[in-house]
Amino acid sequence: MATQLVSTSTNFSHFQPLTVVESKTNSPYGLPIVDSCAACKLRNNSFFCALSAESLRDLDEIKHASLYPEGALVFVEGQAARGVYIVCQGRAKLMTTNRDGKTLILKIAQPGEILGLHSVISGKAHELTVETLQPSQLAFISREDFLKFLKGHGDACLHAAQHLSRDCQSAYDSIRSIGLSHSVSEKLARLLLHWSADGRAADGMIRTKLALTHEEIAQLIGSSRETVTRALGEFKKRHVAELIGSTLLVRNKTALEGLAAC
Amino acid sequence: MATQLVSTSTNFSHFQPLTVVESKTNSPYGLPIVDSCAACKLRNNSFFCALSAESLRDLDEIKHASLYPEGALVFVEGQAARGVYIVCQGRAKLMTTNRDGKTLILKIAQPGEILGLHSVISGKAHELTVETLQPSQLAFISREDFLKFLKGHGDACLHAAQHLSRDCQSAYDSIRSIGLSHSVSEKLARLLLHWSADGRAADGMIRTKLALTHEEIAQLIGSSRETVTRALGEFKKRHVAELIGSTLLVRNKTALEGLAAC
DNA sequence: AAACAGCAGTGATGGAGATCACACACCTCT
DNA sequence: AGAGGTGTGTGATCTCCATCACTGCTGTTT
Repeated sequence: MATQLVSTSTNFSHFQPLTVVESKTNSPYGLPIVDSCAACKLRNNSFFCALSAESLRDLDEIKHASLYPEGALVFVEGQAARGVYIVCQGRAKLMTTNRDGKTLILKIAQPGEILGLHSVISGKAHELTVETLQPSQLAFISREDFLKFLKGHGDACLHAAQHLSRDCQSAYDSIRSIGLSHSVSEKLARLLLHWSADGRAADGMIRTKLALTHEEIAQLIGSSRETVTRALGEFKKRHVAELIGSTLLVRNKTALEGLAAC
Repeated sequence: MATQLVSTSTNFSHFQPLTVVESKTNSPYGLPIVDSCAACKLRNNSFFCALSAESLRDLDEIKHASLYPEGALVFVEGQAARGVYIVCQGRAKLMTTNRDGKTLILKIAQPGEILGLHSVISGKAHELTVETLQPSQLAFISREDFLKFLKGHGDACLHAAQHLSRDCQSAYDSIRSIGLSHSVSEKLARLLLHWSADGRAADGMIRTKLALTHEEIAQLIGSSRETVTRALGEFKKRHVAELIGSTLLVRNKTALEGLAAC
């Protein structure tokens, strides 16, 4: 299996990341490189990381790890699906774009998730654009190899189905959030609650790390940047929640829940 | 395999349909009853209908056909997933509801589609409510039987994954439509175009059968009944499209596309 | 027939939020 | 230091659409 370093790609510069440097020992972008799933220290039991030892070994055979800088486009809406990408480290945003440039972020992919699974399985073009939010390591598996792998490994196929069902659920959540709420504050409150779910609590307050701009938050809830700024200002004034640098601080969770429900 | 006739359930009357009458020869609700997938005249090559002969035979063993009247609730949001339902005949709307009663229709399920697949595979409660739009025949398969079936039949598992990926795609379409359009006319135009895709064309116009109220259309695009009425009135005045009884008549497809794009 | 329910058409009104237009704070370059 | 870029804070408008409040129009029930 090869570990590749993908060249820096600023927005929209090029779609197919190309191999630039072979690197097994160095650590560009400050990331530890992981070559083998079986030996991976970062393995969590989410999704594909939790396969049988045998399947994991076979998976190692067909995957190729690549490193991406922040802001790299992994694949783009409308592009034919060459294969799937497993997020080993880092985070990436899945988004879709309008003709007049308005974009909507559907989800922030975390380590362990697969990107491009639906397109590869359905055989259609990508419906989403994926852009890294941090320097990230992704493992690429070509469409043919992956489909062959699924056919040969029943457990992996079920895992894939489970992963897809999760994707469906999160998509339905988005639809409910975007389509069924009256105000922007409501959607924003729901989003902050969702994030604070995996944060650390301390003396009644919850802290969560997240590095997103107001613009990106707006794209997550289908609103405008200014409105998000105003709503966050309101939350801060009322001592409900606050964004300090890149950490979210929830001061009053129940009040936030009240705002999310109404 | 048993064919059951489910009692009439008006909205919200009861959640778990109960067996009322055994009927193999009669045809309640004016539906022809189909007992065996292998002998089914209505079989199309979508999704689960297109399985290998062997899988289809085994599927016949574990499924139970039921008849539902119009407006029957097949399952409800929040309910534990007992199993999946394959739509043999009829149509059903998949919807999600707000706390204050506002509902959003995500999709109209057609024959050949499976309902409740994600919930059964992920093991979580149903995220959607399903209500029949017409007298319908659904084939029920319990969760345990279905999961056992998937594990034993690789082709079926891949089919399930494909079905899920389709669901994802349609969910993403909904998100894009709801979240990224500026006006209601735009969303409505897109919806009408989508419907007219499987309609019959004749002297420049396209006719499609669909029996939905303005209210339901509003719930499909996340708008209000009055606004839909007004937008449709505008389309009619401009000779773009028209709703006559239960048929959609698209007079000027290019104009409609223009409205959908802008 | 009368009474009723469900649906469609229409006007008036209010408000939430998109949009435009700034000012300001903070980076990183040269 | 200055210049440029990126992200944030705020005010002023303006428009679209949800909502309310009717009037009809069907078909069904009694």
